[in-house]
Amino acid sequence: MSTRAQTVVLSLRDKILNGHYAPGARLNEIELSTALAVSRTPVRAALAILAAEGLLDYVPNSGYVVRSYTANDIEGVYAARSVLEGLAARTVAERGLSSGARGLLHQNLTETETIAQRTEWTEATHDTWRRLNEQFHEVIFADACNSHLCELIEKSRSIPLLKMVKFRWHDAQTVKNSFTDHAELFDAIARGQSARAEHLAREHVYQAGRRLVANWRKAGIGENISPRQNVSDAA
Amino acid sequence: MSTRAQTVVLSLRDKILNGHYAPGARLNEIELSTALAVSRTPVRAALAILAAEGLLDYVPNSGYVVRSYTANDIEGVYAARSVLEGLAARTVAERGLSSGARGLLHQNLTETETIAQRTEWTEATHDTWRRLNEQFHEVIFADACNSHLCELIEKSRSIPLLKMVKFRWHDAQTVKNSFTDHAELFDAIARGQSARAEHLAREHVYQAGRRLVANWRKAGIGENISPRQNVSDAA
DNA sequence: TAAAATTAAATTGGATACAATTCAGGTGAA
DNA sequence: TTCACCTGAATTGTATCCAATTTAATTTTA
Repeated sequence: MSTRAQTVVLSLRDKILNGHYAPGARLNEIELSTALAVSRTPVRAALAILAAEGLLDYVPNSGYVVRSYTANDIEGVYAARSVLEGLAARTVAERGLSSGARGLLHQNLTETETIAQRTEWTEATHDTWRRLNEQFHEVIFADACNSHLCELIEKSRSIPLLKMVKFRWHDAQTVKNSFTDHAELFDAIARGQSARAEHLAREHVYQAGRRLVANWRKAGIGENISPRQNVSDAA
Repeated sequence: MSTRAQTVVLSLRDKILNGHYAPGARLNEIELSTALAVSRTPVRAALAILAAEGLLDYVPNSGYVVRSYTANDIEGVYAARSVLEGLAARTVAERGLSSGARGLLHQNLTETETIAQRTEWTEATHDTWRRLNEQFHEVIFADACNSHLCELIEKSRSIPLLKMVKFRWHDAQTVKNSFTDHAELFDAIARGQSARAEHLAREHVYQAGRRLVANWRKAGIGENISPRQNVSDAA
């Protein structure tokens, strides 16, 4: 990593997305600078950047707090993401899948199918499935060759706690359905069926979002944020 | 404006979007700080923020340059924007238009129709039409009540030079077509015809994008960026 | 001459000192 | 008690100084 500010950005972004700092938690410049063993300067730069990215809320002369999302917010995020990934799928179907992407997706589907047939669900299995699921989507929207579209999708995936939801919620049947969705989407893209690909991608993301929103609401994430909660309390 | 850094952000963002700093222009911290009569500190904060927003490219230990977009990039931006505004239109059609938005759109259409019938096209008329066009779209996507969606659309509208294209390209017929599109879209939304609203919005934005891309390409914007071009040369 | 190495100027990155604002606690009066 | 006001500690905003890196010009060498 080149500059200290960038190092701090990576560190803080990771901690925010993974819930190490809870939504609503206040980020104190001095605490962070001592904890990360740098001066306030790179910390301040990092906080400004993360606020510009939308991960933090900023109030002048007051400070930065981790942005919190209600279940309704998450619903909106997934509504947007579904049409964006739909566009990506359609684009790839129209332009034609690159050979590299085709290979990655084929490999991905093979591994996912193996996972989907498991009966035992350890934590490690879960992480593997998560990784495969993310990769499948990433390969597709990257192959659309639309950098702006990629940025928008990335922004829609970079929401505090979004990657952290406990996946005991995903039972075996859900995983099997997800695999079927992926397989059908791959088929549509590979055949150049752009309208079908767009529809399948939209629906797939929409369904995933609906499940996530239900659990977000059940867990009560993003509500009852106590005012001026400090970093120290957020662990 | 509360802090100097925020003032600088507003000033620079405006200048970048309006082409006062050309794409590829290098932004020198010292030049800017003397020109804006502040120290380097708020300037550096502003540059970091604008880079995080995607308006600047940043190279560690080298500096910030205004991000440049090729015609293909713009094509991608509008492809994304069309599905996003399509989603917004569908959402508003489903949720129902708020009375405030309905009034604003009605007023907007009335004024736009007046403009569309003009035969004389002064610069002032053009600015008015621009403003009305922007407002029409803003009212719709704001009424979708999806803050994340709004952020994504705003990001897609915040592209250097995008608002600056000379509109002599837009002849009278184009303006009339645009008015018809808006009127039909309003009709679909008001009637709650969500699928039709989405389709119309997507197509309307797509068409606008296609015209813009053609002119972007014709004008050769975003190409032949000279290396290490400085701010002073960019006026 | 052309290419490589060197040196100096310019620019960015980081740390620190100071100013300005906010926030919490306490004091006093109604 | 309760509200208003005041005071001081804590935190953020800004300026400046110094270090590190890059860039360009210059010199050296083949």
